[in-house]
Amino acid sequence: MQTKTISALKTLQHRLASGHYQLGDRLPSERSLCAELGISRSGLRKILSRLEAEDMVWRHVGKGTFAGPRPALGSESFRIVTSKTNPLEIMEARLMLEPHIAGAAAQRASFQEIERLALCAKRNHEANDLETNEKWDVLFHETLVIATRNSLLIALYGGISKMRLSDEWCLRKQQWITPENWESFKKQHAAVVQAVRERDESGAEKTMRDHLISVKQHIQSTYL
Amino acid sequence: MQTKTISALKTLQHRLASGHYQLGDRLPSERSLCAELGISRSGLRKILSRLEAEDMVWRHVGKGTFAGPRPALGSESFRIVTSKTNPLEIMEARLMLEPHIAGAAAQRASFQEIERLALCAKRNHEANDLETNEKWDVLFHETLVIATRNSLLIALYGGISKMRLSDEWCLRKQQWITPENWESFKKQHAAVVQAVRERDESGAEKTMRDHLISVKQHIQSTYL
DNA sequence: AAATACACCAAAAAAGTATTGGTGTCTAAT
DNA sequence: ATTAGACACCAATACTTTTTTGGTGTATTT
Repeated sequence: MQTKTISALKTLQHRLASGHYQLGDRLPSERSLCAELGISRSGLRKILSRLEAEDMVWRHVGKGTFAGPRPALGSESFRIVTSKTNPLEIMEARLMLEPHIAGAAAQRASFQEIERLALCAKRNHEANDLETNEKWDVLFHETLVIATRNSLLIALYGGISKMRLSDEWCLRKQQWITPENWESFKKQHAAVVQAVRERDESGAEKTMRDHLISVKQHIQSTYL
Repeated sequence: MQTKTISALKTLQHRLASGHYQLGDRLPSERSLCAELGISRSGLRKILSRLEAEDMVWRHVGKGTFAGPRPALGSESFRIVTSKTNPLEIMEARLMLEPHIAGAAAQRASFQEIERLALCAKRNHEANDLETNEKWDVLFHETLVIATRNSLLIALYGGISKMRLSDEWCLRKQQWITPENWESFKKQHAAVVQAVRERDESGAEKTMRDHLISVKQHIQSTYL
């Protein structure tokens, strides 16, 4: 490297370290930066590539160059997440959310929603094929989250529901679903409905957790 | 109603029932529909209002008129949710997710991520104005969720983060933030970092829950 | 050789245009 | 006096165009 490019590198490193460019800030465009620093664009790009490799900056076509490590958040739409996630991740997220959701629903569900829960559970284990079974199961859990009256939770859970209707999920489900656990799921759903009907918050939370743990274990067994 | 408008109503009803306009289809715009049916726009709008009340169609400015009932879940983008939700809903959702997230992060965070956590906490209570304070706080919690290595959780939490950068949230925060609880938050953040550093899963979970409950209580106090 | 200048590309944002349903006002008809 | 129609205007959304951005290759210069 030349002395000029080296000094430009040091200038940028200093700006990043000192907070002149704060974490998440957008740096000037390459074309204006190289003019400001008095070096060529190709030279600047070598510097930026190095800084990017060190996680000091991250870049994206059309967006620009930003201080700090590449964010994995918000930039990704659900469409992209679908390809990255897997059933175990989904179950981890559901285990975090749904027991609490069931608890809140037990307190706030309307009579109509409780009846709808019971209907979904009924249709679910009446189903003959896997597709309609999953459809009613998803609707069961969606009804539950709607009953929480929390619009943010409803929106968040919408993301999970989409995952569960993806091909990957359905393929997996074919592998672990059996007549025996089909029966046990039926009982678990009924237990949740019963707890919600009795306004038993902790009961709803527990039965839901048991149900999800049971599902998770069956999924894990297919990965062995 | 006039005979013309009545016959137009029947025409539309027939088209909806027969499947000429299938469920979810977009109907022609009002301006072209009223021309086609030979009635005035005001007349057509009365018909459409009636059909909408009967859940035969649903309408939205800028989009158009669609056959069938208005879709409820998943169709709503986060921008719409922003206007519907409120700080208490956000805190309810965070209380469901984040303690578990902290626990998972304690197990899986890289050394680099732990250092970033500490940095965010430091910058957070060094901040002079509310905006940069919130920025570092959001980044703190985002780093935590990234450390879980669960791409679905990361995507879901992105929704919460967006809410926290909305105007409504910042206005509210101005009301309940004081030098005293600013200090206590500082200690709580430090406790979370410490627990994660020691790989103390249940400790991270508990300290995070304590922190969020504390925040929630301060928010609730402003609603009284 | 290595750094530079240059031209071009595709991704993304930003800006501008067009269309949509929503609303009110005024007129004419009955 | 009430009602239907014509019209103008609005805000939300979609669609189109332009501009900017990082990415890439190729001569040219040094």
